[in-house]
Amino acid sequence: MDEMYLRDHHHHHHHHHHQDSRLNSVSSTQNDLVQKMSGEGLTRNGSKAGGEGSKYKIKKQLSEQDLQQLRLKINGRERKRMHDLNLAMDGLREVMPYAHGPSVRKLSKIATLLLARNYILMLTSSLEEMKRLVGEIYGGHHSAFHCGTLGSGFQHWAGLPCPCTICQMPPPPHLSALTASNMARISGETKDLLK
DNA sequence: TAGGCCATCTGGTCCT
DNA sequence: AGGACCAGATGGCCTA
Repeated sequence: MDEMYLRDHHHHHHHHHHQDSRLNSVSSTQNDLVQKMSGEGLTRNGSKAGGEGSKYKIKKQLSEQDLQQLRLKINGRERKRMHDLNLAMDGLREVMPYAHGPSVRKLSKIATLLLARNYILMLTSSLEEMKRLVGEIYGGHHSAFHCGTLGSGFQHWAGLPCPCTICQMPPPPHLSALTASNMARISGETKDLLK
């Protein structure tokens, strides 16, 4: 069992920030593992098997060592699964709008998920806003279709901003105000996640 | 020291 | 059957 943990020990090096401080605790975790494995873990299976007939037969066929090997394999898989999950969590943190850096503690998992949700909501409403503005600019027949008439010949795609310089002009302040307030609202809902 | 966060083990359930 | 997924339990570390 110790060997098992040592074999998997290198996984821990993948973890960063305050998780790194957990590296110090490897030895105690090792003890913990030993305690669990010999304590309630496997032996409990044995006694439990005594209660149920079918399980008893099945488990009786496996030697104690085979059982232990199986347990180690299952635990290893579960560990890997959780490590992969954490990797994905890190990937999510990377694209999250908050201060990254060696001196900044990682967002907790729950904070990461909640922030991600709010971030998506914000982006969604921003996108809606953008579409609305684009429609407002190009939609009404008051607005000259300058991109064609001025000779640059940019093609307009539905819902997408035109790359020409005129289209890239900043929106009038009263229109950008909405987006700003959206930002404020979402970030207000979110700011306590970042403590 | 209590509470938050985390890693790990484990048994159960579902899926392939 | 075996793997993936899940939730509960447990114990360690850190911070207010």
